[in-house]
Amino acid sequence: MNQTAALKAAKTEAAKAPSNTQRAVTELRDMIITNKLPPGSSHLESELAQMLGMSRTPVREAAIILEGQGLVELRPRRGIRIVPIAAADMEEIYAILTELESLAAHDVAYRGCPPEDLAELRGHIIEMDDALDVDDRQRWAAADDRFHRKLVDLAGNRRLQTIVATYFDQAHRARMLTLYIRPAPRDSNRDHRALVDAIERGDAEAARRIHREHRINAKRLIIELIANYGFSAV
Amino acid sequence: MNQTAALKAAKTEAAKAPSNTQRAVTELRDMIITNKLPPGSSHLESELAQMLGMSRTPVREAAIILEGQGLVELRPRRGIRIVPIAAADMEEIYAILTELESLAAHDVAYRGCPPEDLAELRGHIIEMDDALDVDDRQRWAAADDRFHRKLVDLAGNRRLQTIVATYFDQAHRARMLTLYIRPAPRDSNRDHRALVDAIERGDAEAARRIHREHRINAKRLIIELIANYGFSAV
DNA sequence: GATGGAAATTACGTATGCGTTAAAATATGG
DNA sequence: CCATATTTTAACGCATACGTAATTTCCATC
Repeated sequence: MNQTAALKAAKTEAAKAPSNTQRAVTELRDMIITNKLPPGSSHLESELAQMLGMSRTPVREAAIILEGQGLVELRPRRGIRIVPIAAADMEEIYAILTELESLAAHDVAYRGCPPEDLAELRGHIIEMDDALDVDDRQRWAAADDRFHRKLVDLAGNRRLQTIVATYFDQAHRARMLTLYIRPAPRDSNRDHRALVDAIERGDAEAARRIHREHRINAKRLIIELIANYGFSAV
Repeated sequence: MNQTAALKAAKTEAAKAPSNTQRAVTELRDMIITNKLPPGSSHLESELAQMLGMSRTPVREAAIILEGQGLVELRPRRGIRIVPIAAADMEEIYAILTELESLAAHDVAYRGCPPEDLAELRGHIIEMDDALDVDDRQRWAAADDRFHRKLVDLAGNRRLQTIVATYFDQAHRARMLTLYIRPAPRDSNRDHRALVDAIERGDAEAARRIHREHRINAKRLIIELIANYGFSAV
């Protein structure tokens, strides 16, 4: 095995050097969903290029991708705008997430779910409980994210995963903003347990209904918080 | 008013000169959803650039956008691949459309719908009937498209419109392929009338249920056709 | 003929350059 | 002092150039 081959093998394991465009997408998205790039702010392509240490080309391509995911808005000559978080947007996003995650819940229950996956779901719930016990909300939110993602993954619909991931990212920003002003999300964990139980006994309609109600409540809460605390006008 | 200003005014009315990127998106999408670019075929950036009379840059940007819409796949050094139509994909797409259009139907009925919009919906149904009377399936399909789009537009959820439009485009390709081998879609028109009636009397749950069933039937039909006639392996 | 490796090809990823034109700044007239 | 016309500025859209790395071609060897 020559050196090139060795390098190639190493890279195959180490995820083979992402392109600048891909790097730009990842880094920008992280900065957006953690609100490091403030909602509503604008940034010239050249600024971002300099910040990321690359030329405008990959930044433009990344911006196009992120625009497709609803995280930025390309406004010629006025910069790349980080789309602001408004209550009205959360209405739209949660309506979609409610519907699609409930579909996922239904399908998982309907098709059945291997024990190890059920165990993983329960594991995330336990992690959420533990996190709440020490009031570590970041950890709770991370485990909640994983639970929702796992649920959708189990439905086995690739496109569903993509859409939900996209809108989950958008909702993420609002959830991070409201994480510390919301009441402790004990109800949430209760709902999740009920959902997993329904999945386990293969009750597809119950799974759909439970998760739908969970989502509707989550929506109501976050809309109230956003509306009252007025993160909207950025 | 000098000549430049006159030109500018003319352009403002005439949709102000789309960018090459935008033009590439539109033209490529048209060619894809009408199957002029065969599902499964691959095309180098330079080929498409030459075909569209522009450089690679805007073609690349268009390809990125179309990839976000699930119409192409970017495979470095192997060209831009027109994603093939497989029965499994239609399963995914119709599952999503079923869910989101039903949500739209519910919301429209729930929020109420001005008479002129109801009239427009009914107009599309009449057009579909007329088209079927003379067995003009292209015209039927076009009116059906407009009906579905209008329904979703009335729900007033911008993101919902985007998603449904995206997946509708993907489904469009399969529908065009199967248009002439399917039985005459009389049932479809009947379902649509029932839906509009439910919307008119504000029965949100009925609207959701009627449209969901409509979609489930449409899904079953198209999956059968695709599976039996084997458009899948391209 | 099959196999493996070196050389050639070439498509892409990205940097760069430039003309266009929108936006900002400035000047002009009311 | 405000509104409109003019100049200036500079961000973007796109073309182009080029190095890199993947693919293909071509050989040598079995």
